Amino acid sequence: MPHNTLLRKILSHQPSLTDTETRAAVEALLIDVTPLNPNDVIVRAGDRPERCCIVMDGYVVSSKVTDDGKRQILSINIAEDMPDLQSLHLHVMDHDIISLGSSTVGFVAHDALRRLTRSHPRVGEALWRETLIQAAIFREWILNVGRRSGGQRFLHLMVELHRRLSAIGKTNGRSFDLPMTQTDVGDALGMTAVHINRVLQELRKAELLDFRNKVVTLGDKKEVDNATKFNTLYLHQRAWD
Amino acid sequence: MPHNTLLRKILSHQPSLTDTETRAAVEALLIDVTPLNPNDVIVRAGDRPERCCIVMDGYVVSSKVTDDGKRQILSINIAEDMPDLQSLHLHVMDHDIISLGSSTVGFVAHDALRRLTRSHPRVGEALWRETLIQAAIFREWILNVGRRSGGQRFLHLMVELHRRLSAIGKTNGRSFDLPMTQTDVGDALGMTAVHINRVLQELRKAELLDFRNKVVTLGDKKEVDNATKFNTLYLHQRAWD
DNA sequence: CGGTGGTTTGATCAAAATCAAGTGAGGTGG
DNA sequence: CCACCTCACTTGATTTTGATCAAACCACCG
Repeated sequence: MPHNTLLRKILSHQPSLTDTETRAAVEALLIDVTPLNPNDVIVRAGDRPERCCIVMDGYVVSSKVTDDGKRQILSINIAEDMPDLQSLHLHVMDHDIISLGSSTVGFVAHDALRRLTRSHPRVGEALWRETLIQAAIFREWILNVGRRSGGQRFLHLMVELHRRLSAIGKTNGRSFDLPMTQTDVGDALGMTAVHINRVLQELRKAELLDFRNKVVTLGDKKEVDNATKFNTLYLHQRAWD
Repeated sequence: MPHNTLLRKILSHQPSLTDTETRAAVEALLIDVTPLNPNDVIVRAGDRPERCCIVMDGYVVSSKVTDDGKRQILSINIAEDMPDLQSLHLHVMDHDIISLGSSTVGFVAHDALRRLTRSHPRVGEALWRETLIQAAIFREWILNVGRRSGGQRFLHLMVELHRRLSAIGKTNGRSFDLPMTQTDVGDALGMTAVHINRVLQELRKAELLDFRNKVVTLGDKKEVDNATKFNTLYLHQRAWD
C-alpha cells in the first residue's frame, strides 16, 4: 500500500516504467508509514534530515517565516506529493514542513532512495520531474501573490487544489475537504485573516466559492473558469506533455 | 570557454567530479554560444524547446503574465544559471525566458544533455541540484512578495542578487550592474513602477540602497544586514551543506 | 530638434492592514 | 450538566499601503 502510492507517483511521471524489475526495486524500499496530528512538524528549516517523506493521506504544508514572525505558506502538498524530496540533494532544509490537520506520511531513507535513483536512472528522472513540477507550482504561486487581487488569488488557489485533488480522486464533485483555517488561507495568500474573511464573503455572494467547516465548494464551472481564466499548463499533469 | 562555465556550475554542485573522463564528456557537448539583445525572447510559455541554455554573461529573467496582462518576474538568472533546465524533463514551457539587457547564453541540445546525465548520473544529480536551488529561490521570492513591505522587499532582492553575483565575482564592492528599469523591478516585486520609485527614494534617504543608471549600490553592510536580517541558507551556496 | 523611454512628482482612490470588539461552537473541568 | 475557556469567525472603524491617473522632467538618440 505505501509502495503503491510511490509507484503511482513514479508511473505518473514515467508511464513506461512498468517492468517488473523496477517495480521490485521500488517495492524493496523500506517505507515507514506514520500517522501525524494537526501541526505536527515533519522538518524545520535548518534541519538536516536523513529521510524524506511521501504524503499518503491528508495535507502537508511548506512554510517560511520572516525575521519579524510573519508566516508564509509556500505550498500545499496532497497524497502522492513528496514535499521534502529536495533534501535528497540539498542537505539543509530552508523551510518548514508541517502537517495540516491529520495526515499519513511514509518516510524513506535518503541512502536507500539515492541507491535506487543511481541504479535506476529513469526512476531518478521521475523524481527529478516531481521536483520540477513543484517549482512550476511555486512560480504560479508567485504570480498569484504578486499580481492578482484578493478575490482572484483565493479563487485561483482553490481551483488549482481542485484540479490536483481531482487527479488523485479526492474531490466530491465541485467540493473538497481542506483542513485549513481562514488564518491559514491568509498565510498562503499573503493576506490577513480579516481580509480573507471579507473576500470570502464576496466570493460567496458571487457564488464563485464557498468555504466553511473545512470544506471548499466551487461555483458553477463555467462561471469559475471565466473568473479565473485558469491555465492548467503549469501543473504538467500529463507526462507526455 | 563555454564549457568552463558549465563545468564550473557542475563542480560547484559536486566538488568531487574532477575526473578527466567526466570532464571530457562535458567538454564533448556542443554548446552554441549566442549573444542576445535586450528583450530577446529565449523561450515562451507554450513552447516545446529541444535545447536548454546556460547564461554565460549578462542577465536573463523568467516571467509570467496573468490573463489580464500583468507581468510578474519570477527569477533573475545570472552567469552559470540554467534558467530553462526544467525543459529537459517538462516538455512544455509554463513561463517565458527573456534576455534582460544584452547577454550571452550557450545552448545545449536536450538529447545530448540527456545522454550525458544518463551515462554520468553524478552530473545528472548536479543538474538536479541546480533545479532544486532554483526552487529554493522561488520559495524565498514567495515569502518576499507575500509578507514583506515594499522597502524590505526591494532591499531583500538586491541583497540576494549581491550575494549571488559576489559568488561569481560580478560585484564591485557594494555595487553591481543591473540592467533593469524601475518598471522591471516593480514587475519582479509585485508593485507598480510609481511605488517602486517612492520606495527607492526612502531607501536612498535611509542610505540602505541606491539604484540609478543601471547600477545598484548597497549601503553599509551592518546597516543593511540589520535592516534585512538576510538569512543566506536558502541560497545553498556551499555544496557540502 | 523632436521623439521616446525612463524617472519623478502630485493628487486621488482603492485595497488591504490594523485595532478592537463581539459572536458562536466545541471541549474541559468542577 | 453547566460555567468557562479557547479558537475560529465575523463585523465595524480607522489607518496605512500601494494603485491609479495625470503631468512634468530629463537624458539620450536618430
